[in-house]
Amino acid sequence: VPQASTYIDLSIPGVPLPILTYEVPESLGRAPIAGMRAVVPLGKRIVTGFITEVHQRTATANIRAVLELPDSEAIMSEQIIRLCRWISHYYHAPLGETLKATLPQGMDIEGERIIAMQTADIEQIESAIGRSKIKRAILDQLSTGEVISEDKLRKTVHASSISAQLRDLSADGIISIETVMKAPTAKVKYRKAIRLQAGWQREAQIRELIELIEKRAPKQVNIIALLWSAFQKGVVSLPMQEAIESARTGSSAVHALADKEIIEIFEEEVTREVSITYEEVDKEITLTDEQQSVFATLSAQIDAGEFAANLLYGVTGSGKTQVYIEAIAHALATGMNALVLVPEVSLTPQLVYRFRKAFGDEVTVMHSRLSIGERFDAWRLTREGKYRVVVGVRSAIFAPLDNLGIIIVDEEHEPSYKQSDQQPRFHARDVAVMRGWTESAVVVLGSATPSAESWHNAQQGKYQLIEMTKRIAGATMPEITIVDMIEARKMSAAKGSFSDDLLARLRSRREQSEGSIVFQNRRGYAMHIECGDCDYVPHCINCSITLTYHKDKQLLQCHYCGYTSRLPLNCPECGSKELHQQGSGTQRLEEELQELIPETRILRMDFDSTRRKGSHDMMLTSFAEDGADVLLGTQMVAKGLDFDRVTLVGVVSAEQSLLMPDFRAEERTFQLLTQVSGRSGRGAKKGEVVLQSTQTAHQVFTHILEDDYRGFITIELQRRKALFYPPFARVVLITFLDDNDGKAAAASRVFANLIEHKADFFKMYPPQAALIKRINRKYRYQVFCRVDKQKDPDGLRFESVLKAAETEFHKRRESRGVIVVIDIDPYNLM
DNA sequence: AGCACGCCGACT
DNA sequence: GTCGGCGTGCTC
Repeated sequence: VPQASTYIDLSIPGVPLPILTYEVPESLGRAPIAGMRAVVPLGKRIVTGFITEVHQRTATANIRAVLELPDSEAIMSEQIIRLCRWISHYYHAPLGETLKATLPQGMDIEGERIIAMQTADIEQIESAIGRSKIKRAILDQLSTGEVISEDKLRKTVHASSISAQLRDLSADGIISIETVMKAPTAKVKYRKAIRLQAGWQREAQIRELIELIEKRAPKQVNIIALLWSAFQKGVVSLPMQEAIESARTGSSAVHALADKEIIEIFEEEVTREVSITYEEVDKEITLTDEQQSVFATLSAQIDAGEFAANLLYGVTGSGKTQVYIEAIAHALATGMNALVLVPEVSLTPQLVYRFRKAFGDEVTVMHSRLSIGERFDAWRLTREGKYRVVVGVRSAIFAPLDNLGIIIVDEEHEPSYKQSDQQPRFHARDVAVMRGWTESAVVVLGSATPSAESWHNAQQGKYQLIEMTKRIAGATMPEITIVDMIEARKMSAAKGSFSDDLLARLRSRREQSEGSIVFQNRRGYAMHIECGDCDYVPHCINCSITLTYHKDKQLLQCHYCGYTSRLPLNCPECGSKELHQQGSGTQRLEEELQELIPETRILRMDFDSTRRKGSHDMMLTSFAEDGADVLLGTQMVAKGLDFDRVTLVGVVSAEQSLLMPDFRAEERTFQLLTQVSGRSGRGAKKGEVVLQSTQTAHQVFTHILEDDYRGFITIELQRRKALFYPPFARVVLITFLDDNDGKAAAASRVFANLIEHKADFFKMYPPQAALIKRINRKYRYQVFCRVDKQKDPDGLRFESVLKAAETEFHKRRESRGVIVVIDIDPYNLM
C-alpha cells in the first residue's frame, strides 16, 4: 500500500544553497512543523536546518531522508519566521543564517567523524603510510588504541586538513570512520536534590524517627531536621550539596537515608541566572504630569491591541525609564508581554536594576557577557513562559516572547543596535518596528537625541511623536560652557590636556564634595609610540593601523586584530632611544589629572578597567557611594548614569568625533555631547558642563550650547537631503576583502562594473580603498551606493541587482576567494 | 610513482 | 561552507 509522504523545505545556515527539500520518514514518530529544526545529511556531512515549510508533494528528484527532528514543538514562531524572511530580503542575508540568529549559541546538532584503528598488521600499515608524514602522524596517534574525533586528530597532528588522508586510510582498511551526531553544547543543567518521601511527611513520624536514630546516626538526624524545617516552610526539596554542607556531613548519611526509603535523591533542573551587583537607594516615585500623559497615550495604544510606532523624544533626566516601567506593567496586567532593548546591558546597570525591582522574577536579561548556559536558559524559559519581560541588547529583538504588547527601544539612536560584524547585518531598531507590525504590538523608540532617521519618520507621520520636555522635579538643565583650546594654549591657560577653566572647576567640586565626570571623547586609547629622531611609528603587522601603547602591561597592541608586541627599547629604524608616547588615552589622562590635582580621587572607567564581569557595576556603585571625586572615562561614562552628586562634566576634546570621516559625524557629536552633558545636575543642584574644543566655531557647538535639538536636527536634515544621504537615501556599503591587494581592488572594480549600468535608481561612488586599508591581513576595497527610497521603497529592487551581480561575480575566475561583505544601512563606514 | 595542492562542481 | 574528483607539479 503506497503511503503519502511528508516533505519539508529546509533552510540550512552556513551553506550557500537555496532551500532544500527532504523527506520525513514515519519511523521518526514525529510530525514536522515549520519552526522546528531538522537534522539531515548534506553530502558527507550531518547538519541542522530550520523547517520553513511542510508539504505532501514535491517535484524535486534525489530526495534524502531527515535523520532526526530534535524538537517536540516549533522553537520559533510563525511570526519570527515571517520577520526573518523580511530581514533576509532587506538586509541581503541568507534565511538560514537569519533564523539561526534568533536562537542562543550552542544549539547546533552536527555530525562528527570518529576515527578508530582497524588493524594491527605492521606491514599493511607501513604500506598504507607510504611516504606521507601526515598519515604517519595520524597512525602514531591512533596506535595507542585511542578513539578520537577528526577535529581533535587534526589538531594533534597540526595539519590544516586531514580529510584526504583519512579517506585513503579508510579505503585501505587501516582505520574506521564513523559519523555520529554531536550533542549540542547548550544543555539544561541538573543537580542532585533530596526530599522526604511521601510517607515521611508528617510531624509525628519525623519525631519518632529522630528519637529512634538520634544516638546512632546524628548526621542523618541533621539532614532530616533540615528537610523537615524546609518542608514546614513549604520548601519541598533541598539541593543535595547544600544540605550536606549545612548538616556538616558527607554524602554517606544522605545515601543511608535514601536506602532506608526515608528520603529520595533526584535530579532537579537548575536555572542559570546572573545576579546583579549594582544597587541604589530607591527614590520615591510619582509620575509627573508629563510622564502621566505619555503613559496614558501608550496604555491606550496597548489596550487597542494594534500596531503603533512612537518616537519618544524625552530630554535627559525627563524620566523615560519610569514611563517604560509603567507601560510594561500595564501590558503585563492585560496579559501581554514586553520586550526592552538597550544599547549595552553592562552600560545600563541602573535600568536593569529598576526593571528587576519592578518585575522581579518575571524579567530576564539577555546580553553578550552571559555564558552559553545562561543564554540558553534565558531563551528557553522565556519561550516556556516563565519570563514575561525581556531586557536585552540587539540580539534580544528575537526573544521568543509570544503575545507581545509592547516593544521598547531605549536610546534608539545608539549605533550598537546595528549589527555589522556578521550576517544578518540588521538594525535592531528597524527590526523592532517590523516585529511590532507583524505581531500587532506597540513600539516605543526612546531618545533624548533621536536619530535623523527616526526624526524624519516622525515628521513624515510614520511614527507618532511623543515629547517629554522637562526634567523631573528639582533638576534643571546644566549650564554649558565651551573653552577654545587653541586660544587657551596660546594664552598659556592650559596644562596638557586640561584648560585652567576646567581644572579650577574640578578643584572647587572636590572642595564641596561634589562629583565630576571627565569624558574623553575618543575611541579606545590613542596612545601610540613615536621615534624622536626619525619618523618611525610601530604599526600592526596585520593591519594598516598604528599600535596602541598600554602602559600598565608595557605592551603595544593592535586595536583591530589584537596583535601584541613588546615595547622596543630602541627605535628599530635608526636605533635611537628617544621613543615617546603620543596622543592621550584615558590612562594618560588619569596620570595628568592626578599630577595637576594631586589630592583628587579618580576612578578610571574604560574598556580595560571594566573587562572583568561585574567590575563595571562595582565601579559605579563605588562612585555613587564612597564618593571618588572624578569619574574619568570613555563613552561608557556618557551612558545612562544617574547620579545626583555629579554637578560637573568636562569633555576633554569635544571635536574628536566631529572630525571622523563619516556623514553621521555631526549627528554623533551632538548626541554624544548632549548625552554626556545630561549626566550633570540630575539632583537638586544645578549642573555645569565644560566642553574643550579646537573647533569652537563649528555649528554643532552652537546648538549644543543652546541645548537646541530641534535646531540641530532641522539643519542636519537639510544637509542630508542636499547631499542625498540617509534618511533620504538608503546607503549600501559593499566591501571586498582579500589577502592580495591587487585582487581585492580588481574584485571591487568587477563588481562595480556589474551594477553600474543598472544605476537608474541609485548612485554609486567608484570603488576605492577603505579608510583602513588592511585589517587582519586582508586588504579592503569598497563600493558605496545611495539608493533612491522613492524608486525602491522596500529595497527589493536593489536586492535583485545585488543578487544578479553576485551570481555573475562568482563566475569570474579573478574574483575567486575574494570575500564580499554587503551592509545595508551601515553605521560604520570604515 | 606517490603525494600535496589548487581548481571546480555538487550538495535536496 | 565542505567534500570529492581530477589535473599539475614537486620530490624521492
